[in-house]
Amino acid sequence: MLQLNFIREHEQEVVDRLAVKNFEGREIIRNIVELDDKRRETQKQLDDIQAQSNLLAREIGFLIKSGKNSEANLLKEKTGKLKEQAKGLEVAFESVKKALDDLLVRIPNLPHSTVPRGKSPEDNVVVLQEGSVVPVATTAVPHWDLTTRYDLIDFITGNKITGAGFPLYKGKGARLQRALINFFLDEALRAGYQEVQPPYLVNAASAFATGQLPDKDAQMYYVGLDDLYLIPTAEVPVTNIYRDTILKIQDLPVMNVAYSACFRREAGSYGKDVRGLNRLHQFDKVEIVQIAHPDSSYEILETMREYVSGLLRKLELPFRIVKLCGGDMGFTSALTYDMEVWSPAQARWLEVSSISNFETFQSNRLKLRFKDETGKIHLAHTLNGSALALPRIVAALLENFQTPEGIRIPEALIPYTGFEVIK
RNA sequence: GGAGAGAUGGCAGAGUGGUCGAUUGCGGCGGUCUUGAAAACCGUUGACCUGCAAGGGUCCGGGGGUUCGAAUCCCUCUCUCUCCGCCA
Repeated sequence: MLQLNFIREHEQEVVDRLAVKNFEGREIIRNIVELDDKRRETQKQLDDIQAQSNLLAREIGFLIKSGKNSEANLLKEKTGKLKEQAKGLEVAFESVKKALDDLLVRIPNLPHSTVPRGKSPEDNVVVLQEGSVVPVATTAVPHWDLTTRYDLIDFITGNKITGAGFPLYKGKGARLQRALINFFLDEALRAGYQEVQPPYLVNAASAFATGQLPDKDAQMYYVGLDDLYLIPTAEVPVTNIYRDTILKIQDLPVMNVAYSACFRREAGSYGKDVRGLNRLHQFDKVEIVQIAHPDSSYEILETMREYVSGLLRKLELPFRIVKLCGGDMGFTSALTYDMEVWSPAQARWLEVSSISNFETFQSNRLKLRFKDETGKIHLAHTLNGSALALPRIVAALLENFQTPEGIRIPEALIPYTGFEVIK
């Protein structure tokens, strides 16, 4: 959520920057400023009445104590009138505030000044590409055939147990999953992240604070009986650890890493997008989250990008880094890099990580702040990234390292799998 | 799931209708003393809205009510603890 004061003071700039995200905001921003004017005015009136009432109540107290009951009763009549006025103003205040909030939550985050303009993924900017990308016409077997050939993943049985998008990992397939999770967690630990294990269900307040509500509620599984949501990413519970907190400046940056299963409804997805491991309803992911000082958050974003690049290098996968254009960016993000690995059998890039700086957009909802050296309180910046999402990594490993003798396991992973090849 | 108790500032813990945003202790911060530290002593120490400021307003788990006035009384929800039941 954008900060009201910033909107008030930079109305034109806000409108212009929203345009980069293809969000036409002139009218709604004007509306917000006007509603806020109204809100302030109403609150001033309400405060004045409250101040008068407080004063009178105090006087009445003194009068009653000194036995001057008739004088006290006279003042009581006055307060009665004030009360009526206050009631009317309160109703007005609440309705203005609600209207204001309803508009405010619909405004996406402002893109960073370096975010390229654009409407669709074609307008994204490739900032780096590494590794050998085998051209389209090869004999590469798609991962969904390899998983069957080597009995790694049973999509059919997963379908029987739950439904499409809930695969059953078996044998070396299951062990490869576990190896990757441990590898990613260990690497993050080495990089200075603190490991946490969050709940997989969150309440509405948490989902709202990180921006999943009210914008993307159709994406989350909802447990109505208990009014809880299954997490679409560990970002939600991990970031919410710090909801309603004021950190000490010396605690920054906070670095957390968490493994979790992730649950996404993915309503409306179809075709090649959901084939095999491309898009699942349940998948595993290791997520890194940082809470940073505003002055260093973009530096930290680069270190996170470099960190994830390092993981992909250790896995020996061809990958590229894409800077998202305004139109392809998420609602809450100010700047996002997507990390994509090459799928030789599908001849396309698969997104395995999305690394974003949310600046104060989440922390404003989270009320996540820090106290500077002078004791002043500011909103912190939040950042996160996948490090990494498993299914497409598995797909890329299988497709890139397939040989006539089986699937080769990259060097760095062998200590974790305990096997060097899948035959 | 049943019975009882409770929810107050970073923590502990007072406060049961009137100047209480809240006694006190610990912790934190600043200072005196010290070569330095500890101890001791002195001072200071919540957040939010509004205002140039002075100031004003709100907040004692959430919501509602009684009252001129609520941390304090009433209703309700949530959560925590203890005991019982069930259980990985």
